[in-house]
Amino acid sequence: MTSARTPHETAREIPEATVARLPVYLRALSTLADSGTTTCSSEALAQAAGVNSAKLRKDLSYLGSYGTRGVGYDVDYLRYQIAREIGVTQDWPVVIVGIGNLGHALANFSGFRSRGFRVVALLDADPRRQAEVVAGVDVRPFDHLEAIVAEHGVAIGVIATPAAAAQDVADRMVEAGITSILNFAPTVLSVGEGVDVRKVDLSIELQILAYHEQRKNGALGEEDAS
Amino acid sequence: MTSARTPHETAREIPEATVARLPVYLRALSTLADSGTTTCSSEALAQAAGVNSAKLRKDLSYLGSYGTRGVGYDVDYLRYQIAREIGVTQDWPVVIVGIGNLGHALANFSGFRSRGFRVVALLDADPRRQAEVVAGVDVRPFDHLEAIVAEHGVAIGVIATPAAAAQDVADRMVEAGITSILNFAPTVLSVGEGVDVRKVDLSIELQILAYHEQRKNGALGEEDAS
DNA sequence: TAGATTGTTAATCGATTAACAATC
DNA sequence: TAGATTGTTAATCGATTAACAATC
Repeated sequence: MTSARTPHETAREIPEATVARLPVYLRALSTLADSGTTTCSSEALAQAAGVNSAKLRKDLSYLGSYGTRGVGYDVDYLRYQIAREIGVTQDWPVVIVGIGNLGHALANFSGFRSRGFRVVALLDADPRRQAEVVAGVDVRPFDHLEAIVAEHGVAIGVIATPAAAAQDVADRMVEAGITSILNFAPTVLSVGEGVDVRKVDLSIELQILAYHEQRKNGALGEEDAS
Repeated sequence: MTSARTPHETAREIPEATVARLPVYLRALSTLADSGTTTCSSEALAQAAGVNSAKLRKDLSYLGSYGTRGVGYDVDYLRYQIAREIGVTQDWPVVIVGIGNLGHALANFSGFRSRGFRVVALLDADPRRQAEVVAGVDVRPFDHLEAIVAEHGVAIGVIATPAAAAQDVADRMVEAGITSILNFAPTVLSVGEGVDVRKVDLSIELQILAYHEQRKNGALGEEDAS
């Protein structure tokens, strides 16, 4: 290291592209651990994660020096270090709003609990849905949002409503104190400073694939046919 | 333009970051059109899309010159040009494999059809699911994959199976002739050259939010407490 | 010591942004 | 013509990658 960290400095900034890959490494390490592997090289881990080893080593270098030259990485140790860096060693209460088909799928998603995320409430504005119990949690009125956020200290909200309702839901979430939103509704959300929004958009992903697919088919769609 | 395109050149390369934003612009234009707007400036469109106007103009410049200086863009005209560039003016038959909670949600997703994507088959390996009809399409055995791909000329496949099955499904898809895969299973897929894979991963998105959330909470998680 | 593999450097590449000339 | 807004330039920033010295 070229410069020692001073006590008052916050931990080194990790580039956004690296942050987005850390969960991938974490999953690859878990898979390796499950298969009984205790040590791995950057080459082996990179392959499991689907990246090249130079990128992996560069990414890990932002966290610290957790490997051993000539040997590799201890799977469990590295796994813990990455988990701690991401923050998934702690418990994250989550609220899901909009319990339609997608909300059901999300509520039942097992990867939630296994990574420190705990669904504390399922909310829906439709009274007909409020009778249901999904994945062992009962669906409650959307109006309970503020009380639930306050009670459980919820910081992360998931929006699985139709597009038309999403902005209102986001506004209410932010007002209630939520500062991170995962949005599945196909609409751009506007939120204030300090609130993070990530978007998952099926339609956009398909369109990106379609674009590349169209290119693959050579001159088929070309307008300059001679 | 500095250099004229020669007849044999394929159309200008569009940067990947731009390709990923074109569907966002397309949606924003559709929203504007629905609200009766016929002309808009780069500033207005950029705001609707959630980007800054310099980036928008730069992105559009890769497609051509579709605006009018001093005036702005014709909403319908620009919408058509972007749709054509992405490839959503044509019809894209799609197969979904894995009809659990998520598969149900995907099959019912309305944004599919509205953008030129047509679900031609729902496949599942579990015979108990093969009795079902979802969104007007009946669930068929996974073994029918090859026949369906051949019959409809399917180029795009969606994987909504558990992680353990995903690689096998991908292999079968590629062998059947599918060259674009949208993967919802939380696993890294390995596919040959020429096959595009995009990944949608709820758990990773949540972990990225958790990382930033942890930072917001100031020194709470710091190890260097004095 | 010899072989292996990390952590880091430096070069390259791609994306973003502000500014403004071109032009409606 | 005067005002508005595009399309493009060029500077800056961030991400990727190969190469290799450090070191187990």
